[in-house]
Amino acid sequence: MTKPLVEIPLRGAGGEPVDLARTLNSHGVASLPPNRLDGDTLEVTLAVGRGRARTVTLAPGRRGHARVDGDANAGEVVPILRTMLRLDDDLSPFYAVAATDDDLSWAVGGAGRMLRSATLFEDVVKTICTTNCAWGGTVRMTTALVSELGPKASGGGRAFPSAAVMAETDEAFYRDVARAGYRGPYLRSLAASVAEGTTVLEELEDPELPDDEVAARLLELPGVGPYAAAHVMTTALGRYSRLILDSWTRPTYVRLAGAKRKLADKTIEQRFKRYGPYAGLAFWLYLTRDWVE
DNA sequence: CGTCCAGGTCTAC
DNA sequence: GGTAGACCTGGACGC
Repeated sequence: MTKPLVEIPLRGAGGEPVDLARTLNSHGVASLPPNRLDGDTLEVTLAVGRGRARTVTLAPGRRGHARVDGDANAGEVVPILRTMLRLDDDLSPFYAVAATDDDLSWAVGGAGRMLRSATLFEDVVKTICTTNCAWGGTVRMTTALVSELGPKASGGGRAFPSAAVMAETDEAFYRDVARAGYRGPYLRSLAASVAEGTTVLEELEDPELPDDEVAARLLELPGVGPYAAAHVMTTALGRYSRLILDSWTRPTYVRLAGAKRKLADKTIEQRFKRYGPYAGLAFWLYLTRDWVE
């Protein structure tokens, strides 16, 4: 085996372990372009500025490390990969509670890190593309955005397009190529707002902002409602107070909990109340326990 | 062929 | 503040 470009220690900010396979397979959006997921290996093409892109792979390395391979400078891709793996997050407070819950104690080995995209813009766009459509539609829309608009890497892969490029792309592309339907204008106006600086999504990364404020600002974005706000907060912003309640999570919870009929959202929320700010993470892990192994 | 709905959101009451 | 109806798309159904 050739020498890796670099190896990244799989430890969270609190020294807690990070399960790479669990992180890469943490939620559906993680498998959308420009990510290509194969078990415990992620190939991703990343924008590295000035319209350039690099394709790298992230895979198990020497014990407790992820190895990065690819034709890139470590300095331009490692910070992005660390962000995607949320290595600066500290999940140890969550694990302290999970350890006392028979249904979730398994998670303390390093589950619960939600893979995020290189930018918050990318995660918001992808989340809008999951709304009110089957998964195939989400794949169609995001694949079109990346393969038609994304900056090219030398190997032919493409990264997620910038807000500027998405904003200057005409509506016909969203309608006829991405076939985004009524979401097209949402995506285009979001891109324009981000590109011109009217919307600064990175402000939502401010840990001083309370969850309610972050949720309120997300809800102001075109095409973002309660589901999408909770999804972005949980999978991208590391804010887990809200449960992602949708047409997949509701019946899945009912099935796993062994309930005889559907449950009210409030009933489900009650089950995870003990997790406080980590309720949404506990809920998600409860639902996705069988996703790996 | 029509209806329903999929990891919802928006607008108008 | 809560609740209908409309909304693009495409695949799964029932007739």
